[in-house]
Amino acid sequence: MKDKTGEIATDPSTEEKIKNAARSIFHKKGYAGTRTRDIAEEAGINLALLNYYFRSKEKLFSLIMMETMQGFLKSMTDVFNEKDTSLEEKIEQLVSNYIDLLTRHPNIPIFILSELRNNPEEIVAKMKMKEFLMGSYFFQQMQEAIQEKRIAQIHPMHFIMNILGMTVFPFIAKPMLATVGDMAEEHFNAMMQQRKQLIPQWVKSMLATG
Amino acid sequence: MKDKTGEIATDPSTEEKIKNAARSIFHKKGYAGTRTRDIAEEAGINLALLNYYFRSKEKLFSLIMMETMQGFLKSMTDVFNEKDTSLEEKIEQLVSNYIDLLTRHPNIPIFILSELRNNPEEIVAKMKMKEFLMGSYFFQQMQEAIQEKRIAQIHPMHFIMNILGMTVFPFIAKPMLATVGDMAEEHFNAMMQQRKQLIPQWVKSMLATG
DNA sequence: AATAGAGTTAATCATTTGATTAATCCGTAA
DNA sequence: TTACGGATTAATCAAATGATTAACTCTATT
Repeated sequence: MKDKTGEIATDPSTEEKIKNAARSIFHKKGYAGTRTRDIAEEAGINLALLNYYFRSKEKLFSLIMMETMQGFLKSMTDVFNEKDTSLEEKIEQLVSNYIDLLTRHPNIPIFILSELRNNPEEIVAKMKMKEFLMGSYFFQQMQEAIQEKRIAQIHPMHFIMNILGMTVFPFIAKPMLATVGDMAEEHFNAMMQQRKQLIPQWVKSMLATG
Repeated sequence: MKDKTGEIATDPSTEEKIKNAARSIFHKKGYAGTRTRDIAEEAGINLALLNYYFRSKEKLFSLIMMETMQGFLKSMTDVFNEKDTSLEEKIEQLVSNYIDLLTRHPNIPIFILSELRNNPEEIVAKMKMKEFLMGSYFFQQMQEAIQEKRIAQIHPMHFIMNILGMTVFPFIAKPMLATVGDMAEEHFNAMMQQRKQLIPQWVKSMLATG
């Protein structure tokens, strides 16, 4: 069934072509807004092949959703359980990772969050996000810093909201901000690069506030 | 055609019932995810009436979209051109207005932003968002403060991203954050109420950073 | 060369869904 | 009372859409 060419650069297998097309269109238009015919056309394959390889639109979508969320969480995973970095260093890396990822794939956040509003618990649970975040070394470091009064006495979730809000929100709101702010793609991206430096500074000044 | 009862509290007109149902469902499921039959059912009316009053799904959607965006922008409009308030006071009011609005209608941000990704320029242009924001007294105050070096020498758009990011993002990411952080609705809302105080403080400490 | 089986295609099916139609209901004005 | 017209409904239409089928192609194995 599958075309397992684990070899040198070759044409993507049919399965890969379908997945790539599906990823691209699902990310742009969401589940309900995507027609399987569009995926087939973009992949350059016959519509029946989509069902031949993936059984149904929904199965294909679930696959893309899971892969997308894993990719999105990887930027956190990679950072949060590193033992040898300080809280400040983790924040820097997290922000930097996300800005790089979202500059390449700006549709991911709206895709995830707008699909999540339909079936929240199931997907989130499957990703074991709670266990991951609350059990991370980052979270532990943060709670220690709070207890030792090295940072403001505020629920850690507030800071997580702030870091993600300042980092991710601009990409979500890009269609609006770009028009409002008269920003071309390049200008927007340049601004996001600046924010790699700025956000950690801001967060630091915030953590001190109390 | 219309039922113009400008009088005392009465049953909503059929037109209103349809609009209310449409608003609720469009906000939750988006344009593509909404079926006109669902709107009719929720409104308790015959499907044909929807087209009788609003011609088409798309016309009805455009109406809801425009009203929603106007409502969303009103929280800004009300604040940004007030002559007698300082920059700090404006930020406080803006944050407070948005947290109140989004606590009542948490679906609005994802709705607007996920629909905006499909037809960005048209809608945004029609709302004259650029003219509004860039021409606002708030923006002018901010530029003055920068020139007089009372706040950090950074593009004002960065701060707008931060204020909106910290205020709006938690509502967008609520399905994820609530699960991750083990938060019930009440707990989440209480946290948002705290943020009415916290965000202006944080922004202040940010504005000083430079 | 013959065969088997995965890969691929055009055609078709069944359901969903936005929209329309024709008939009926109902309040109001002549 | 009647007649008009807006409001409402059940039935239906036509297009879109997810999925399946049956035939055909191509490659590899014997």
